[in-house]
Amino acid sequence: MVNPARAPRPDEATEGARARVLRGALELFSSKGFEGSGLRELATVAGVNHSLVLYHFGSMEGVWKAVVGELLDDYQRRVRERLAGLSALDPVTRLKVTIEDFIRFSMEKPELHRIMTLEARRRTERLTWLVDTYLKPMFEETAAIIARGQAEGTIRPFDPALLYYAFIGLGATPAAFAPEIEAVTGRRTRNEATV
Amino acid sequence: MVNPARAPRPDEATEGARARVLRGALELFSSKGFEGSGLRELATVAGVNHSLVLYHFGSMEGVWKAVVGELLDDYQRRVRERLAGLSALDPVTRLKVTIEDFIRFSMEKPELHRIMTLEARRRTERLTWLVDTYLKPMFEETAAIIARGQAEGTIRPFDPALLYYAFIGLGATPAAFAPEIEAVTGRRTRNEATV
DNA sequence: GTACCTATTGACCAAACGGTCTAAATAGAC
DNA sequence: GTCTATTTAGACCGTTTGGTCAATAGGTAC
Repeated sequence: MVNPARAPRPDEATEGARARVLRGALELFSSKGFEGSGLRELATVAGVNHSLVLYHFGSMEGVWKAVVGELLDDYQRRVRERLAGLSALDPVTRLKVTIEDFIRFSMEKPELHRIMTLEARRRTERLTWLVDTYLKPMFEETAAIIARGQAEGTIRPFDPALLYYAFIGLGATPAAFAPEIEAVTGRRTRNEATV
Repeated sequence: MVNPARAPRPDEATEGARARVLRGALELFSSKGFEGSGLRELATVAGVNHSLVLYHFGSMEGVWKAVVGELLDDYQRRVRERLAGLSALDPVTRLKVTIEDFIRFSMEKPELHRIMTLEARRRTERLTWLVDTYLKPMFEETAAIIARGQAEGTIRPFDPALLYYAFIGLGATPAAFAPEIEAVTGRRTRNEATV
């Protein structure tokens, strides 16, 4: 009754409400997980009425999918653009580039990896959605490169699935723990060196 | 009305209800975190009425503290016993033994490490309890060994806190990811080799 | 037998949850 | 001026949450 509604909030008006919700959700989901994050809590950290969250995203699941989806869309677009320019090259180089991009992205957005490790522990509808719409396609593209290299004899004959898993584990884990490692050593290691 | 209460449950009677709750809680907490685990859900997986959980542990927080407390008590007792028999030896050996025990314990109880990484993301009452009653004392004992070795010149002059953190990260992370790594490689590496 | 203690239960409670819905206000597009 | 999209406010709902409580059953001690 004191403060009537107004469309463009006077304070923090620079960033759209929708974007603020996404930003808050990334922070919340990566630190407390999906179940630990409340709708009204998210609304509060985004400086927004709880109804507005539902208005933009329909449900908490909608928010989650929007957060994860936006990041993964970004990553997918990046990898595909990069590989498109390299389509003529040999599978080994293409695989190296893929791995390098993956590591670089993991270091840029450590929250994504945290969310996914948080989510991977249980088979939820969210997980199957993640797998079906993102992980499986991404895996298949990479597996195809590996298979081509193996047919040529330039990549060692391992199960592509295991290889894929191996470099996800090896590549992303250090990135996820970067804050801790960074606190211990001087600075973060350049990703070129890591590759 | 059909099945009246009885003190020693006829089925699964071998294990006490309290122990069954602790076992279920370790599993739940390590996979879903504290906030993700419901009181009634825990009661169900333990095959017990939800009120009984409260009877034995007072609250969900009580369950959590009992779970991690039991494991850490175990670990502390073990380390202290081992070091007591080695009190005459030099700091370097004592530090090596401490690290070795830590790694061995991390591999035996990967759930503990998972619970702690899950918990470390936010400053809760639970976290400060953990730090004050377990982590800080344990750290100080180890830091004392390091400081002694540094005074003798047998351990390089690093900040003991950073060194401590470093071998926690390096020692426990592989153990926590053991299931995944194990799935990729043939078998788990012997901890002797890791040391 | 009865008193007592521990283990166990189911009914109950207030609060919080995600979600629906309506009313109203604002800004911009046409 | 009207229309539409965005935003706030808040009442409301059914469900689930952690937690309390009185009752009771079983075993033990006397």
